[in-house]
Amino acid sequence: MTATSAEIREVLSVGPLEITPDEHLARADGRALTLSIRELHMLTELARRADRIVSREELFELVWARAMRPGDRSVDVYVRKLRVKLGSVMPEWAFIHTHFGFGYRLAPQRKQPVA
Amino acid sequence: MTATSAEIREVLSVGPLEITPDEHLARADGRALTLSIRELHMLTELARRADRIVSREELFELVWARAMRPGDRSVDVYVRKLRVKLGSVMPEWAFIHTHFGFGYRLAPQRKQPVA
DNA sequence: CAGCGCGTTACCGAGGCGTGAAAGCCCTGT
DNA sequence: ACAGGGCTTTCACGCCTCGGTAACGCGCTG
Repeated sequence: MTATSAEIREVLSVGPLEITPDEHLARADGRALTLSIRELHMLTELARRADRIVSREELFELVWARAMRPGDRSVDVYVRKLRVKLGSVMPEWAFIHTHFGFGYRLAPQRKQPVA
Repeated sequence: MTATSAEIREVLSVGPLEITPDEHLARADGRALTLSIRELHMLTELARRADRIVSREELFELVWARAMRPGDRSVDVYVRKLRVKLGSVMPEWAFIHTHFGFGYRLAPQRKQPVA
């Protein structure tokens, strides 16, 4: 399950996304994304739970490894940062979906027919 | 019956619908629906009684966890909201059927041959 | 045809969420 | 040690969604 040192590399494939956490690298449609540590970590945790709803609290604890203080908006901010970077590379796709009152869900899907 | 922590997840399958209450998620034909908490709750309770008629009062008490005041139209409104969202994803199907004077019944069925 | 049940839309208050930017922190190279 | 820049965190503003209610009109029932 978890990668052992540098031997077994975990590779997450979610639609046009390919994430290799052990290499601190994420690709969208083959092109490497420039993500910070936090951004990559959050994207990784979302990818591990692709197509499932992850609550703010759970997502925060996964990425920050501590309990989320009430009112903390860090998750929102980083979700946006990911949306911006993903959107700049693949504008026709929506990746992170908001589920009002519940949390977020990673699921690549086209916004509109490619015209 | 109830799910134990994150182990046993209740999954309701009704025709092309698949509802996972513990994940706050409902899928139609595989595609995730964007439902609010009330909408999801109502759909869940209807799914648990699929193909059976559920009275307004019973449905209200299941979802709102209190007695329905006479004249309350909340159930109607939310039935419509579900119909709209379900219809936008699967227009060729009818899901929630009205039983005049009795209540509602969830039963997926095609409206017309798929042409 | 008379009455009531139901479909549908509109409206409002409350709160969640998107967004931009400031401020603080850490890490780097010099 | 110092200066610079990127990353992280926090804050504030405003929009949007949701829940709940009311109102109107059609359709069904008897």
